[in-house]
Amino acid sequence: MGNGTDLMDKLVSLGKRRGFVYQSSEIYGGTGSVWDYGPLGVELKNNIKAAWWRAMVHERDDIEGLDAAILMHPRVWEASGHVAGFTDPLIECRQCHRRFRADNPDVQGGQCPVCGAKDSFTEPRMFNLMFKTFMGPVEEEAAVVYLRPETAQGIYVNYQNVLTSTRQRIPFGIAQIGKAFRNEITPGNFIFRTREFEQMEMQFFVEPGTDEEWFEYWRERRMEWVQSLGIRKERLRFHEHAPHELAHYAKRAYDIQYEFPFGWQEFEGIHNRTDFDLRRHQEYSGKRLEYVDPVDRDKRYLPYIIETSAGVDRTMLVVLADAYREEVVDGETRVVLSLAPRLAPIKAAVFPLVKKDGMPEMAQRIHQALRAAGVPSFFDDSGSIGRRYRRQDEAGTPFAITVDGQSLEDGSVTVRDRDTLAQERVDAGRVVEYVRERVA
RNA sequence: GCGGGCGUAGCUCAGUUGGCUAGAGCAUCAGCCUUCCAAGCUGAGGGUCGCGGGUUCGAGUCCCGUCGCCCGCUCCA
Repeated sequence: MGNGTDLMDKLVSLGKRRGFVYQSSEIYGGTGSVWDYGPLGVELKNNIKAAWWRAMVHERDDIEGLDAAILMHPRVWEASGHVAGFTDPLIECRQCHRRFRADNPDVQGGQCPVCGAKDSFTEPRMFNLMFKTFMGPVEEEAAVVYLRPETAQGIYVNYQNVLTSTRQRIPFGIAQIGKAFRNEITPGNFIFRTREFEQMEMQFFVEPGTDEEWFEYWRERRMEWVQSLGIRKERLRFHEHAPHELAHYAKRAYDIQYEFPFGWQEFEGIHNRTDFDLRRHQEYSGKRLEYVDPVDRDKRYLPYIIETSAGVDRTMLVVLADAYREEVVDGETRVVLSLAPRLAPIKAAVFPLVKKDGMPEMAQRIHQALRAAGVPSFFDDSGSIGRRYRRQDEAGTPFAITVDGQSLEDGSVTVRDRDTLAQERVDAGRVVEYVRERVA
């Protein structure tokens, strides 16, 4: 156990203490690797998703939003390749990561028929990653459906719908945020690897031949976005998948990794999925999924897909781990969540310096004005002023507005910056605007 | 899945060879005091000691099971 796990312990502890993350079903002893987001956590998570949606959908003309259902036709997962191995024990080649039925005659000699490696197979096992359930009241095989193990397929099966209802042309993309479920063998590291998780992903449809160019384009855009959240650059890097690391559908893949307390790990992937998925869906559904160029109708092709797929929960862990700091102020340790203001759950706290002389009333008026302006605000008059500042530091609140004696005379208040501790005097009539323009 | 460790209040932990109504600090709540960076005063609430079973006159302390968490291995579509 090093400092790394110490920081993870502190994040788990802070998460529970302040209401960011609770363990699921805690009163029953907890449920394995499932977490609930508390009052501050849901705000932070929503803010992360909103920032992503804004960058990927609202600020672009070439990407449309979608919210597909978790339950899909079971054949979708046959086409995607996820069902293979659900019913039969498989072995996997450690070299090329191909999987085969254990009773496949081609592998009986112990040599991988794909890459030729010898004795590289794992023990036979069930790779049943998907959660299985039943549609309708009768539990029978015919009614089996799965909880989606990835959100991407919901986009692929709707690609033609979106194309026709929006009059988009290739190149264009579809973005979606939603839950996915995987029966991970080894979950852990707090909200890093969980069995129920949320993805923010965008599938960008391009003409074959232009895919490498778009792949590079999105790789750069995504890193820029992560950095726009204020994440320290030295803790971010790309990891390109070596040929043997590539998933079955991928031609090229980059992970964006963060240096977590437990090491460098990916929280977003940019993949060139080629036309693998649409080709498979075309084959399994029997429907033609070719794109027909509206200008040159002889130009028909199955689009290549560049995927940017980020874990919401993992991104949140990146944000929390990166924001957490302890500083010594006057011999005391100050715990601060230095969140980007636009991600902070509470944007401003309002305090009367003392509970008398009309200060609480004036502070309340400011608090109500902030709320009316749509700025999440928190009023607190309990305990010393220093204690109230510290409480907000842990919650990541970027601004603290204090009504003091001078406020009653000239109508100004102090605005204290969470990170610098510096205070600025602002006219009470302008303080809502002051905060709002700094948290946008 | 395998091996090891752990599980006492919201948090961090104490609990002697099994023995009185299970404690501390911080946090929370009420009140007081406080005119700018927490832990000043008074008082209060909060734990069937993860859960279930067993041994015992008596179990937080011992045994079994189970759930959960952590570390390592494995795995990671």
